[in-house]
Amino acid sequence: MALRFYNTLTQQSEPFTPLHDNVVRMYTCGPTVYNYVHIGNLRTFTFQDILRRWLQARGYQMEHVMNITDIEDKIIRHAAAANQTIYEYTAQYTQAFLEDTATLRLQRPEHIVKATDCIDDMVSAVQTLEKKGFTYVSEGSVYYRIAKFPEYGKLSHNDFSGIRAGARVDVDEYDKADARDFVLWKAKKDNEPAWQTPFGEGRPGWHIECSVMAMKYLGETLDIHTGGVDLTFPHHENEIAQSEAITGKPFARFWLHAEHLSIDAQKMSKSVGNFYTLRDLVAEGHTPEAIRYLLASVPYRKKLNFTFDGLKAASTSIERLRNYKLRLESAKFPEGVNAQLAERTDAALKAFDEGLDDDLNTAEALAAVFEYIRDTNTAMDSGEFRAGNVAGGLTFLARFDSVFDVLKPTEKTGGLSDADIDALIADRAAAKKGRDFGRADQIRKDLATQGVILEDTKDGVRWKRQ
RNA sequence: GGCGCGGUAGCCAAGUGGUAAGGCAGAGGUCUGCAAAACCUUUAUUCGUCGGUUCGACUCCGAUCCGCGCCUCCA
Repeated sequence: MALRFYNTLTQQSEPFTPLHDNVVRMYTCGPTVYNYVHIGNLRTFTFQDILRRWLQARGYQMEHVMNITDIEDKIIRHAAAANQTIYEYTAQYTQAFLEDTATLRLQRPEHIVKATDCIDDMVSAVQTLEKKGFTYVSEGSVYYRIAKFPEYGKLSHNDFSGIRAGARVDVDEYDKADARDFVLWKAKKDNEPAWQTPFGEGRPGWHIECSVMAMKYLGETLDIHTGGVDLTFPHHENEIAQSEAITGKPFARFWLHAEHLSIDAQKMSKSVGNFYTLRDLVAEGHTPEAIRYLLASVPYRKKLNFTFDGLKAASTSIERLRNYKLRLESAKFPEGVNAQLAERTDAALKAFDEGLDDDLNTAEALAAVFEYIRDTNTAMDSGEFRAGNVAGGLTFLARFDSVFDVLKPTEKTGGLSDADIDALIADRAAAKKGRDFGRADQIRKDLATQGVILEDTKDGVRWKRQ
């Protein structure tokens, strides 16, 4: 079966091919930079990383845009409290976001765009909507009239036909014509940051930035639009309403939504004290690879229950994978090729590919990897694994790691150099030869305390950093 | 109330009409100077519950219980 994704729009799994050539035009709702991103945000961003890596593995080129929301209520509030401009305030968290995603080995989208860099484009978009009669003004703010867009609700599968156009509904302080109408342009209040525009001083509503940036860089119809499930309504619904009102064309062909992450089966919240950022976890000694593995190993449409037991299990699984790779690279195997084993390797690789082709079923892909590892480890023990089978194994691991990217340990600063380690290993070998096991064990122990693990194999000593 | 997701071994989790993948943890064993790594065996007569369809259901249908998300800019 070919590559296919579950499309929120149609509520079905559909075969995927890009609209134009070999290029996938994809848009991702990025962070609002008022704080460090938390592990739940990163679940969604990790899903997007797996998605783009798999599309590339399948031969597509990415044209991927992610926005940075750097003008918004919370930002304004926090910046004011910190006595900073919104630019100063958001710069630090934008930087932190880029660092965190790099730590988690997330590929950078081709375009990362700040909302405040696209104000003019947003103003034009609102003007276009105005011209087409989709807007009205209330208390200086410009609103989108959803009654003008009959398809409203098609993404979230909500039926809004019961809401009568023109019915007067008072919601909070805003005087909207219809409860579902949303703001395109907010009139300036107090000392809020604002831009001078034909509709007066103000700032953009949240939804317009995504419509504008997506179309600016990717054209009127995107191949894929992604985000967390909570964005389905109203954010993505509103993006569709805006974009399709402007162009008259479908905004995005595929909508992919990542399910949420919970902590110990509870919603993450600061008051419960189970609110984790990547920085928190790394500071506690958890590796970025283990976190990445855990976030990636549960298929993206399934709720992910984050636990420290799970994180430990992820770490152990990575160890097993690395040990296997080390064995493949360092052990000596008899000459020749085991053709049957080579065939099974191909079959495992195929199963891996098919797992990911099936709406990024990472659990199935991983199962294929581990089945292959057990199979070939057994063959190595019995001598059936030949030198000619090494390349196939390495190819499979490379394929796996091009998507999961967990095999290479994160560099730790300081510590022993490779030469130091080799010298100590030589000392230990000499001690062992003289049957001085006490000294040999001591060296191994000392190295272990510095994070270097020695393993004696029949082909000699091998070592790895923890 | 509306829309959506889910309940599979101690934990995570795949499967979605033909008789329960995989990972972690646990138990026993092989190998080893010791350790590590690796391998083998073992851990769900059963897939929330109750009915129904079928030669056959975790998988389809109906009902029901439970958990969760969205429905005011939360990924």
